[in-house]
Order: sequence, then C-alpha cells, then structure tokens
Amino acid sequence: MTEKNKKGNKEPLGSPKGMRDLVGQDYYNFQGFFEKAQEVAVYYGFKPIETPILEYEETFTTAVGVGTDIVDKEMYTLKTKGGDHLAMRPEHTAGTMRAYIEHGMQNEPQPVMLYTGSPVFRHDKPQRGRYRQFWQFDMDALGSEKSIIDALVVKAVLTILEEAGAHNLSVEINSIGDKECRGQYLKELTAYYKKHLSSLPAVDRERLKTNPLRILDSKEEKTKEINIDAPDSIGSLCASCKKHFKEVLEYLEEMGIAYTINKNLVRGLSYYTRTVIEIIEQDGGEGGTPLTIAAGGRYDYLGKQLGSKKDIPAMGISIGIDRVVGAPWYKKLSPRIMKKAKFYFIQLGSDAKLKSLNVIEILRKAHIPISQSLSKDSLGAQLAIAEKLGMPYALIFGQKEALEDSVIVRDMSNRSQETIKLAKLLEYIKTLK
RNA sequence: GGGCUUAUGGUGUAACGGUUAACACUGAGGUUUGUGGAACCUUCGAUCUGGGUUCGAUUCCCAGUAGGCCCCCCA
Repeated sequence: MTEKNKKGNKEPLGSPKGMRDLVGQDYYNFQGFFEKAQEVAVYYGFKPIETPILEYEETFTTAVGVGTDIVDKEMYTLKTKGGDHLAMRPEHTAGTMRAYIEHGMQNEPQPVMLYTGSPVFRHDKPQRGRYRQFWQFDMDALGSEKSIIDALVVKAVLTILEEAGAHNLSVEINSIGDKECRGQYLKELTAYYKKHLSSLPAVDRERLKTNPLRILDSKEEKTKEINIDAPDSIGSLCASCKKHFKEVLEYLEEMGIAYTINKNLVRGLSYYTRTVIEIIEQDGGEGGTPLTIAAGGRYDYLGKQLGSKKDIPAMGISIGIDRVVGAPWYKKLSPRIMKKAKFYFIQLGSDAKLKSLNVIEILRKAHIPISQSLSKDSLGAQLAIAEKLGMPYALIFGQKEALEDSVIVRDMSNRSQETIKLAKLLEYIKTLK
C-alpha cells in the first residue's frame, strides 16, 4: 500500500446532515407527485405561488411563534452582509401570508387560494420521514372565514393523497377556538394545571409558562393521566366557534370523509385558531410509528400579526411530500415528460453511428419517444436491451441502411422486420400505432 | 438534547483472534460479435478514526465520528 493511499487522500465531503440528492427515479417520484398535486389543486381553484426561501427572521418568529421548537431550536438563520437577519423558511404559511399582504391581494375576490410545493428547512435530528431539507406541498385559502373553505381544503388534500396511492388514512380534527373563547379556555386550562402542579413533570411545568396548550398532547405518562380530566377546548368554544366547527364536520360527513375528533390535538405552531387537522397514515412503514403526512388548520389572526390592518381569516394544510413519496403505498406517479417509448433505436457500424443522431432528431421532432444506447456497439447486445425493456419495436440502422437512407423496423414480438426508407419512416410508424 | 443500533472496494456480501482480506456486480481497457439478456482476457478499487487487550485484531473492549432507528418535536 502506498503512502498516498494511506494518508494522502482527503475524506470525501458528503451532503450536509439531513439533506440529500434527488437523482433519477427519486427525482421523478417527486416531480410526478408534484404534477398530480398541482393538477388537483388547480382543479379546486388554487393558483400557484413561489415565495423566497429566505424571509426576514421576524416573519417566522412572529408567525410561528416564540416558544415553539421550530422557532426556538430549528431555524436556520443568517445575518447578511448588509446586516439583515434572515431565516430559511421552516414552513410555507408565513411567507404566503406575507406575500398576500405585500401584494394587496385583499383587493381580489376572496378567498385567494394559493398552492406551493418546494423545500423548507428545519434543523432537526434526522430520522425516518424527517429531513433537514424537506418538501411541503401547501394549499392555503386566504380571506374567508367560511367553514366550507376548511372543508374544501381538507377535501383537496385528501384527494391528492388518495390519487398518490394512500389508503387507510386517519383524519384527526379539533377546534381550539378564537380570541373570544380561547382566552377563557386558556385561563381554565392553566388554572387546572396549576392545581396539579406538584404532579406535573418538569417539561410540562415549563410548557405551562410558554404554551399551555401543548401540555394537552404531552407524551409524559403522568401528564396523560392528568389530561383525562382536563377541560377540553371544544367544551369551551364560544357560540360562533362551535357553529363553525359543527359546520366543518357536517361538510366532511356530507363528503363521506371519516374523521376522529381528537380533543388533544393542538398543533405545534402558535398561529392556529379554530380548526386544526392532522392526517396520519395508519399502515405506514413496517413497525414504524405512524407518520403525520399532512397537517394544518385555520389561522385567522396571522395576517394581522404580520402587519395587515384588517384581519385575514385563512385556512391551509401542508403535505409532507417526502413522507408521501417514501411511503410503501406511494404509486410512483410519472411526470408528464416521461413518455413510454415504443421504439428502441439500434445503430451498427461507424457510418451509421455518425448519422444516427440525425435520424433520432427526425423522430424527436415528430414527438415519437424512443430509447437507445448509442454507446453500445453490438447488434445482439442492443437487441437484448430492447427485449429487456419490453420494447414493441426496434429500429435498426446499420451500414447498409445508412447508405440507402433507410431503417429496419423490427417487430419484437414476432421477429418480423421490414426495411423502410427514411423519408417514409414517420408515415410507416403511424400505421403501427 | 436523550436512548438503541450499525460501520470491510463505487454497490452488495464473506473471512474459528492467525498466510498476500475473499466473492459477485459495477467502472476502465481489450479480443470477438449484422439479429434476442453473449463470451473471454487485462485492470482500478476496502477493513471509519484513535486508544486498549494480545505474540498477533477486520474480528474482543473503550472513546470519537458517521449513518439508520426510537424519544422529544414535527410534514
């Protein structure tokens, strides 16, 4: 072993933790899902938007909220050379709302319905279905507080997931009220926990100060016991929230969407009001814990928090694309550019190879998809590949054909073949379809 | 942040504590090949890092690092 091999070589760098390359089929899986999601979203009336990956850090600390893990521990932040404090978006909603306000979309017919599907960033510890750069497909309807909007967004998300192959999804829903009832509810809840302060685990005692709602879905056994008798938000809803929630549920029932009311569902982002929802896969990875593949809710006060003069009631859900694409049930959706080729182009000999790109160009201009492996030389090898790929026809272009400006069209199923002049090739191919 | 687990060529695997770390695929080069997954030849290439136990460590122990998974949290 040489010295160089022992010590001289540098360690290859590798991609950053929790971030990965999407190559080949992985890329198409993402693209295929995105196209399907986009198709459904457009059908339901959503329009595309793409916001910057970077926003002012304050946009997220205001929107997502101090006291959430996302803001406190997981944001990638940076200071620009000009001194601005920016953050890589940990989610899409804040940016979308910011754009709505910035572009005066209040003046458009409401609600303004927007979709986006692009990467978000969280400095998390990677594990199954969890990356530091991951893709979310968001649908948001801004500017309406109507309950049917909540139902519409849920329906659109479920449609996308089902078309992607999901089955046995469980839809969990809850309402956490608005400012009328939430303040009152928080008071009751805080009072309740204070009564049990001595038996409350340290984590949850901390949460009591920062975000008492989160104690409701605590994983601490002790807390779970205490939670059994905790006041629930639905019971404390004011009349208008109660009505809103009831209507949402009615719409879901009317559409035949099975749901479970989970009174402990509160969500980790602090901008939510009224409806909160989570869509969980029940038969996901073998032995793995069920993953939430889409989640969202209503965020009626976010607009004002981000600087709008008027309230902008809104509802949105985001889908964890990585979790869909990585699920065993995902049916690999093909992007539109992937056309299944019927012809396998085979070239033989140097003259033919020279001209073959020109022949292929004729086919490309006629929008006839082909496969080929120009780097291979032997006829047998190329025929073998065509066979393996299940190509119905092979186009054989050799020395003789190159001289005669013709090509052999071979029917792979019955091994019959015919020599066709290049000038008549397109015409002949049409008769095959 | 806490826990469990894994670590051998580019990939997948092998090696009772004991020769020159084996095999397959892949890559590169070559011979042959005008009709259905070809053959043959040549060649590149690895024990994560650092300690310890031992006459001797890929193998056992400890630490580090990296990956996977679980908790927390989240899509």
